Amino acid sequence: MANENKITLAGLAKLASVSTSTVSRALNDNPLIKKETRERLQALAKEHNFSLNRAASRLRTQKTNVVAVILNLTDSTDQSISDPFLLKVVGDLNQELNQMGYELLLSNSLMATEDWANYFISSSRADGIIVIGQGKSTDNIEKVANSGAPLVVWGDPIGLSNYSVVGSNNELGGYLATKHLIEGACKNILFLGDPEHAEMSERHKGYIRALTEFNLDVRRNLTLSCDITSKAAYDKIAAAILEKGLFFDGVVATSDMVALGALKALKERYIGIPSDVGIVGFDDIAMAELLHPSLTTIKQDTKSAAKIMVQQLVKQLNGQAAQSTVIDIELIERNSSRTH
Amino acid sequence: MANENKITLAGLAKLASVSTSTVSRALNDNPLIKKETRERLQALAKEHNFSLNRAASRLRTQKTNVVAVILNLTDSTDQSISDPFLLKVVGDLNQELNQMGYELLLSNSLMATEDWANYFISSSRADGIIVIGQGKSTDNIEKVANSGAPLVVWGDPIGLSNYSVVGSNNELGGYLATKHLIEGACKNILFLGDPEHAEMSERHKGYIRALTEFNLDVRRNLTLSCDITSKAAYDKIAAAILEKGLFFDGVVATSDMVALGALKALKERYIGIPSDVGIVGFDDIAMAELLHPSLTTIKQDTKSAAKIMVQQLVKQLNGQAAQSTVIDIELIERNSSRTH
DNA sequence: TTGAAAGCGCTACCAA
DNA sequence: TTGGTAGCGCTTTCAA
Repeated sequence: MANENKITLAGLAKLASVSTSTVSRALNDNPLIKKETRERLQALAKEHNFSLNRAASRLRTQKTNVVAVILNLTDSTDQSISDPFLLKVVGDLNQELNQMGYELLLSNSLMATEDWANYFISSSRADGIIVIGQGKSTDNIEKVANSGAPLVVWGDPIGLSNYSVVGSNNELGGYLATKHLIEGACKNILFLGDPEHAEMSERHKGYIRALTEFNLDVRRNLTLSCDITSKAAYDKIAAAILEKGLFFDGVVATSDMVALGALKALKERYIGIPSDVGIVGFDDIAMAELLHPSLTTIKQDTKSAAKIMVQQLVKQLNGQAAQSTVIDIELIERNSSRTH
Repeated sequence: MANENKITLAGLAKLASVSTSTVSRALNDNPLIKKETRERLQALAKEHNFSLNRAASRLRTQKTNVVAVILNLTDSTDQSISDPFLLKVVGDLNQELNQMGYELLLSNSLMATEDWANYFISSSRADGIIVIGQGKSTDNIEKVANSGAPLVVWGDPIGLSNYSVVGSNNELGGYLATKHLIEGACKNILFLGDPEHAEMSERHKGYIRALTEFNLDVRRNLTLSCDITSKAAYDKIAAAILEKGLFFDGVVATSDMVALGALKALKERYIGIPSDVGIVGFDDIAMAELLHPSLTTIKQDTKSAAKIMVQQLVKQLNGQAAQSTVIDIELIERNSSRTH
């Protein structure tokens, strides 16, 4: 079925009685080659099922047309690997990279080496790196940045960094979520999430800003630190209620998955949503509108984010400087919170 | 910050006053080289931040150590791209591939070319291909199989195929889901899903088998054909009820996301779950146990599946034949169905 | 508009 | 246990 020996560019050249230069140019659509010749050779290549050997052309051109995408996981729990939001970002990046002629090499921070620039760039595995999530420590990311490798990070674009960060306006998101609950007459609003995380800490700042602005007592700290998984949120809420009763009437969750965990813990205790407790999530994953009650949340526009991340990376691949970019967020009002 | 010119293996050899052969062997941990020499050279490489150029070694060895993973999407809706189950499979494959020394090149079926073997294998982009999902047509997959390229497919392992398929026992899953509802006293059980899909059609067979076995009337066909997305399921259920009222008391959903859409449509109409209608999903995505009520479902063991898929692929990469494998499934009883 | 030829950086055969 | 060296398949400079 398969042809005997894989044909090479040289073989194709012989078949067509032209030089390898000509075939190479023709297959790369180089306008130097007469259009007829180009088309003839392209047809011949297709006929013989020939594809350029990328290993060879990468070696020769010193360019891979591959981008490494690193899921920067905080811990190794299954849950965080499969957060639909992160995976959605990967999917959108894949689309966008393909469109720009790049392939996506998927990786995660649990890999053996910590020297990402060396592993991916020096070794010619990829031309650039996109890191999804700043995690709790940005050491590895900074190492890449210092190496000068093309790099874009999905994270918090507000804080200072010497590399290009694309991310939502997390502070504003936290603020809007909290304000929305306050305007729905919530008085004791819980912040549920991990303030050590760069992005989450910004959301927390927004939460504090809203409380302050509306003269709610900030000192009674209703911040419940918890990992960014549904399970952790579920456990935290359950434990908190067991210990202190229902001491809150609103929850600002740091992600939709966290909100989901909280929602379950509350519903199991027959606490009315939103009548007793209003909840706002963050991300707007597909599931948010399908929950019952549907989840009010802060939507992150992953499509635009992916487009901009790729743009910023391509800029660097072309030797230009890249900036950090703030992506607009939007409050999506649904049924898990009272309207005002 | 970065060293002037990127150092090569030859440069390193000169520095160490040994031959390039020795350095190459040392860095590849070849036991031919004396242990001391090996360690000395590895240390030197680390010190100079040297990584082997993969483009070069791939060209030389004709091996990439890369596996292309193709998400075989049925349509281009955002929803199906972001089905948490598919993405979970990708995540598990990534872990497993890394462990075996392979990298994961992520792709999807929306790419320009349809000749996957040519694009990935002939071009030396990857050594093998894993396709996630058989979709409605297996034409592209069969083309790869016929080319002789190493290939493993996540799909329905029961039906005949001339390539290695790894997948759950879908027929049994459909059967168990249906039986469970029947034993919970459901009399009119809806099958919600797309029977054109290879995997879904097996689940449908299991559904029919259970109905038959328990003497329920199979002729009154309660199969509601619907795309594998929450949105589609939601719309279908809503439309069906509008037209015919609540003519069913059980739903076998073809995936958890489909179950989620059905759940929402029912709850919005104040239909009790499981008192009025019992629901069983398929997949056991993370969210299933966090829904309210938590979702009874057929668990697919993606961890084992990923391990076996990689094993079967590696077999082929080593020139051995690979088989299809059936992964065990398990009914996870939760609160969306009545217990018996 | 096309061709000749050098060489990208590595590996593995053969020799020592 | 180590070294010399050919060559993987392509691109691109220089020449025609």
